[in-house]
Amino acid sequence: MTITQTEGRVARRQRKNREALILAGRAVMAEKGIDAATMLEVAKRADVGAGTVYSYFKSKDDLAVAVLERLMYDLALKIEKITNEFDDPEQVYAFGMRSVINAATGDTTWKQLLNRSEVISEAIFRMMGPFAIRDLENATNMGRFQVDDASLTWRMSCHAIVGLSLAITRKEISASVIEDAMVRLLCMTGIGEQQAKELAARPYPPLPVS
Amino acid sequence: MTITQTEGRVARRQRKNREALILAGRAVMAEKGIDAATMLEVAKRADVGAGTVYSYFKSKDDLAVAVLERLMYDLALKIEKITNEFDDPEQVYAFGMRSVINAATGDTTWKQLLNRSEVISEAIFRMMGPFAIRDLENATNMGRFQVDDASLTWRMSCHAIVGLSLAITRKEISASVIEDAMVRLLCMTGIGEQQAKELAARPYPPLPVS
DNA sequence: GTCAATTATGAATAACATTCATTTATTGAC
DNA sequence: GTCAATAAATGAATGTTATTCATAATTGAC
Repeated sequence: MTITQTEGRVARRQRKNREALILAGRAVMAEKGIDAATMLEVAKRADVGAGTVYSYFKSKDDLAVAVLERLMYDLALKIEKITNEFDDPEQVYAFGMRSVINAATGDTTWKQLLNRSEVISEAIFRMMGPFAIRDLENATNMGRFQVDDASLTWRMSCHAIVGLSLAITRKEISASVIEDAMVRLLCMTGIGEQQAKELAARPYPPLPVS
Repeated sequence: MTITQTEGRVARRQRKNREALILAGRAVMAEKGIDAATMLEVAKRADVGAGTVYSYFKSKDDLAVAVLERLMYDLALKIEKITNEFDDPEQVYAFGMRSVINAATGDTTWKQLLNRSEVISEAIFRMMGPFAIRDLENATNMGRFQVDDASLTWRMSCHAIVGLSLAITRKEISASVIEDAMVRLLCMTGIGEQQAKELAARPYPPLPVS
């Protein structure tokens, strides 16, 4: 996976501030959530003027999408590092799913960013092209689905996980159902309940710390 | 299913305005979406002062939840009318799922209310108690799950459908996948892919018009 | 150094959600 | 019917904040 890097002065200058803004946005949003985070504080944190944020991001939502996309991207990198050693596509898929569940239900920064469906949907969309799809293609065989189906299933699963996470955060349901939730989500791929349970029960290596 | 009706002067007066506000909120939000809808316009539409809205709803989000809850409730009533004639719990579940998918992906009012995960989550939560759970309990047998599991699965499915709907609205995926999405969601219950496909393919009666 | 193009700035704007002191309506007791 | 008490409704005022835009600073090419 490579990031397209436009060369030249403009791009280099932009990339620097863009990075700082994404990090600042992540920090502020992690502390207060998307809604309570103000663009002014993000700007301050990144050491730029208020208006500068808007030369990099169309709107606050656009910034939030970039932040969430970055979270996903970082997680995807970590996952990839490990799953490269797997050769079983089912295990890859299951491990990816578990990692997403863990992040969404356990990590404060993630949880703070899960209250806007549109932001989530857009972030997933942006991730689909460069990265996620490829691994999903490999995992496609497990349910004998087409590629479109795999990305659809993955996308629906992510939104389902958001619902799971919100319910747990609000103590509407107990965190003990996470294990079971994973089984259900694996069932979505079309493998049977038995296999889903086995996949969910397998131990997986811990993610590398960034 | 019965709605608790508190008697007396207060409740009676309140119910009138509350109803008007929910309807007004639904109208305005259907036209502009939650974000662009203003509390002032909702108040005007309901023929009350700006402050009055806040004696019925804690916040704009709270109003949005009430509106979405009402949408769900109305749909649930329609579904119940038909499914009373079914005796096969699997069919009940499948029909309910298809109805929710149709609403979320096809109805403008619904689509406008699906951009805030927290609102959706809270609305689902409020619906769970009085109504949905009971039918889900009946449907529980199909996958040999416990009640908690059934409500968990249902909740995750609803959020998944939101993701589906958003992606279709943004033209990120084609509406032709809806059929397939339903199969995947049915798979979540633990029935096999075969049975899920059969259930999804069955013709169902149209919902009664309100 | 000069220049044109690009980027950064932050004060100003406009839009709303929300509050609250005040007014109005409703109630049951007498 | 009158009245005091209570509940509701009101809408102008407040405060916050996303966003804009005229101006200033910075850049690399020459």
